[in-house]
Amino acid sequence: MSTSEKPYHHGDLRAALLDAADTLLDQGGDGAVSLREAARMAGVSPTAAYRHFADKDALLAALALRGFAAFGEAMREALARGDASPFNARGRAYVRFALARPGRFRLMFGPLLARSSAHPALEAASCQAFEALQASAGDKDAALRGWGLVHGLAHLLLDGAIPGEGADALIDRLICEPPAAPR
Amino acid sequence: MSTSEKPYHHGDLRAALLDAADTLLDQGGDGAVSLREAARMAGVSPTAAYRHFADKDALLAALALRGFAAFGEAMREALARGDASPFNARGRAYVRFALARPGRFRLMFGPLLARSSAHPALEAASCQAFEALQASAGDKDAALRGWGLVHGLAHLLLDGAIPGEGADALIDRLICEPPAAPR
DNA sequence: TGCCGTATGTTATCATTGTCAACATAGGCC
DNA sequence: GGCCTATGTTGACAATGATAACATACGGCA
Repeated sequence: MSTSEKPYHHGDLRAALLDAADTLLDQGGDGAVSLREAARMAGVSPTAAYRHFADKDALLAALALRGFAAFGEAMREALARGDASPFNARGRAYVRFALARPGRFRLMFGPLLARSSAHPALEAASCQAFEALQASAGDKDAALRGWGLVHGLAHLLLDGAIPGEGADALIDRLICEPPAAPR
Repeated sequence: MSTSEKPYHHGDLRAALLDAADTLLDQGGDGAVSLREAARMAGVSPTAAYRHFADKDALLAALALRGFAAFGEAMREALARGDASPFNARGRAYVRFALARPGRFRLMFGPLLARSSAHPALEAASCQAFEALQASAGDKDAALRGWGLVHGLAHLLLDGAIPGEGADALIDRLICEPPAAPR
C-alpha cells in the first residue's frame, strides 16, 4: 500500500529516469539509451524527461556524473582495503570498475567527456578524479604512465582484444608489477 | 566533360558511400554517421546503400576495416623510417594515428569491435593488427604493457583528460623511455 | 479556507533516421 | 535481340529527439 500508489507527480522522476537509463546503458551500451524508453520504464509520457534534462546529452552527462561518483567510491574503497600498494590497488580497482559496467565506463571516458565543457558538473567531477589519480604517484610522469596503462588495458579487455586469458590474472600480472622491474 | 556526367549507375557507389561516411565520422564522430546523409552526399537515393551494405552496422564495420588497413600502413611506415627502436616507433605512430582521426580510432576500438564476431573481415583485420603488435616485443607481457600504455594514452589524450601539455611532447617523453630503465 | 502561480506531466506535432517491400532501369550474357 | 540480374528509386512504417501548447496538482498567500 505504499510502493504501489503512484505518488501524484511521480515523486522523483529525475532519479527514476537516471535509473532507467542506467539499466539501458548496461544492457545495450551507450547507443541503447533512449529518452523515450527511459520514460516508458519510468511510466511517464515520452517527453516528460524534458522537465528534468535539457536534452539527451544532459541525461547522459548526469549518468556519467553518477559514474564518476561510483568511481571515486571504488577508488576510496580499494585504498581502504590496503592489500597492495596504493598505486597498484588503484590500478586493479580501475580495471575492475571498467569491466563491471562497460557501458558506463565507455560513457564516462567517451566522446561525451571530450565535449564536457558544456556540462560543468561533469567536467568538475572528471577533473577531480583525474587529479586524485595523478596525486597517487609522486612523479607526475609515473602517474601518467600508470594511468595510461590501466586505462588502456581496461579498454582492450572491454573490446575483447586480449583473448585467451582471464582478466583478473592478467590484471594482477601486468599491473601489480611496478614498471621499473621488481626482481 | 568527364567528371560531371553521372556515370549511369553511379560507378562505384560503395566506395563513395564509404568516403562520405568517413567524412561524417571525422566531423561529428561515430554517432554522426548516417546512412541517409552518406547517400545524400553521394547523390543517390536514401536507401541505395542497402544494395551494398546489409545495414548500418555493416557500413561501420567496413569503415573500421578501412581504418585497420590505414593502421597497418601507418605502422609499417613508422618502422620503415626507423628513427627509434621498433617498439617505440610503433608506440608513437599508434598515438598519432589516434589523434589524427579520433572518430575513426574510436570506431575501430569501440563497442563495434566487441561484437565484431558478426563481421568476419573486421575480426580478421583486428586480430592481425593485434598479433603484429604483440610480435613487436619478445616478451608477451612486455608487449601487452606497451600496447596498453599507448592505447590508454591515446584514449586519454582524445578525451582531453591530460590537459596543459602538447600531445607530441608527452608522447615522446612517456613512450620513448622503455619501461625497464634504459640508462 | 480558498485562490493562484509555478513546477511537473501530457498531447500533438515535426523532422530525421533505419529499414523493408515493391518497382524501375540499365548492362551483360545467351 | 531478349531475358536475367545487379543496381538504384519510390513509398511506406516505426522509433527517436525535440518543441510548443495545454493540463494538473502542490504550495504559498490572503
